[in-house]
Amino acid sequence: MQTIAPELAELAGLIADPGRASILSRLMDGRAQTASELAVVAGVTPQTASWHLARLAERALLKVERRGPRRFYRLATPLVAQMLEGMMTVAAIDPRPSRPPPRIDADMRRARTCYDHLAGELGVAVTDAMRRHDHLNLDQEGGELTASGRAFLGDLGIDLHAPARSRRVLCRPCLDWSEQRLHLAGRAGAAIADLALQRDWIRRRPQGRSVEITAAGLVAFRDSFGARI
Amino acid sequence: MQTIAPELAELAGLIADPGRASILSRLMDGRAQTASELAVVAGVTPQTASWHLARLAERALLKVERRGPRRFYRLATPLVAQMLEGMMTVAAIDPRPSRPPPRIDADMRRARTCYDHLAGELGVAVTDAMRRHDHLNLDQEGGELTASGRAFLGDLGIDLHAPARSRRVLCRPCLDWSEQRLHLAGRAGAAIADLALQRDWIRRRPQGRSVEITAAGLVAFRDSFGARI
DNA sequence: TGAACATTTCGATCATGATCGAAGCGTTAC
DNA sequence: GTAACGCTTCGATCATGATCGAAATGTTCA
Repeated sequence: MQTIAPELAELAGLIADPGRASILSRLMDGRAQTASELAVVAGVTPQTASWHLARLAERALLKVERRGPRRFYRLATPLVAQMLEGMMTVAAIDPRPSRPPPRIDADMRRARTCYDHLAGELGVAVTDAMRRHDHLNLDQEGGELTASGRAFLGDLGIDLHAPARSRRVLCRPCLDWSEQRLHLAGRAGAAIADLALQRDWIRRRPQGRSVEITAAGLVAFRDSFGARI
Repeated sequence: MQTIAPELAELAGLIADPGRASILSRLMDGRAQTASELAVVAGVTPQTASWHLARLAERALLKVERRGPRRFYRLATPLVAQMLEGMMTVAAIDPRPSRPPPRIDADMRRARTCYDHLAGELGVAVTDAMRRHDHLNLDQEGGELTASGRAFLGDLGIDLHAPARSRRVLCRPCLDWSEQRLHLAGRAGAAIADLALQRDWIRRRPQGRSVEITAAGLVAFRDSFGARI
């Protein structure tokens, strides 16, 4: 009579440690970081971080690449990222009256990457603007670009053709944990984030996974997307 | 510099206890159960179960209704169910060569409810059949019934009109943790499960959330849906 | 009203897992 | 070849959380 409950508990146990949760959350920006960087993130010694990382890698939540003496760790799969996002969405809801809601870092709320696409107020604003302009249909059920949306993104220089054999969906609804509303994920969402980085509309910060919206970005998101941020 | 990581860890910690994981997994069938029933599920004394349930209810993972001396607990929201499903999907993947893959109970694998819709081989077979007959488009991106699909389900006696003010999506892709493939969720998926229960095609078991496919069900799924199970 | 049943609360106990110091291993540059 | 850096492994320690016995509370029925 084997159910999935023991495996569920084990998986949750891996995430339940605050140090490991910090690591996983940090790596939600899709980047890889070294073991010693992640030790700082987790607030523990390198040896403790090493032990945590080994457990996460063993269980295929993280994957590791070695470059010289350095180990770079990143989230193993988009499925893991999606799972974590789902947990964060529930985690951000705290109905206990005796506790204030989690005070979310303002930078994280304003703009961050969620694995490979935009999230926070920025992600939601861009998504909403595209919907308002009938470039995008997106709801909990799913999402699709309209013809005008394809043209719009094409004009921005985004190539929407799927890489060969890609099973990656073009538009996926992703429930934003800080806004508790949908933002655009999938290939289209990732392409927009890539573009924004290339155009220097947003900049990654050296620490954390919030991103900075540049002055040029504010203009571009307003003028090109019609997004008020 | 507050991130969501502490809340994520706390939430995961609630799920990480094997007894609590068993409770949550059991309640994934959408039904409510009493505290003493859930104590048996968790394999602990009633007082320990009471303490676990209080913690889950406090954190709004479960909600409780009192009827006389009995307390009935159920999953608090579909969002919680969705989160758990996402975790189960990752939990069912164990890449460690030193460990056999989780041996999933055969009844659970064959047919079970995933909150309010069909899952396991049955759920996937019904979904695949509907896709084969062009009644349903469903992929990771999302899903929709075709015109023939609407007619098909209408002929079966399913009313697809949304209840007033329902924000419930009609078709949602749900990645089945035992099959690692998509089955149909959303209002349509739930309606099919309801119908199957009403028609006695499937029967809930007194223990657990696997469902039994009746002989009539086998015929109906084959003849009406074209699903081989 | 008392008994039976369901459930909750409290406190002491114990097991588990995270921690860091110490030591060792691997890589690279000089 | 050696030193510096990055990372891992091991063992002892300690804090935390799950556990159950005991007791109490709430509901229903005869």
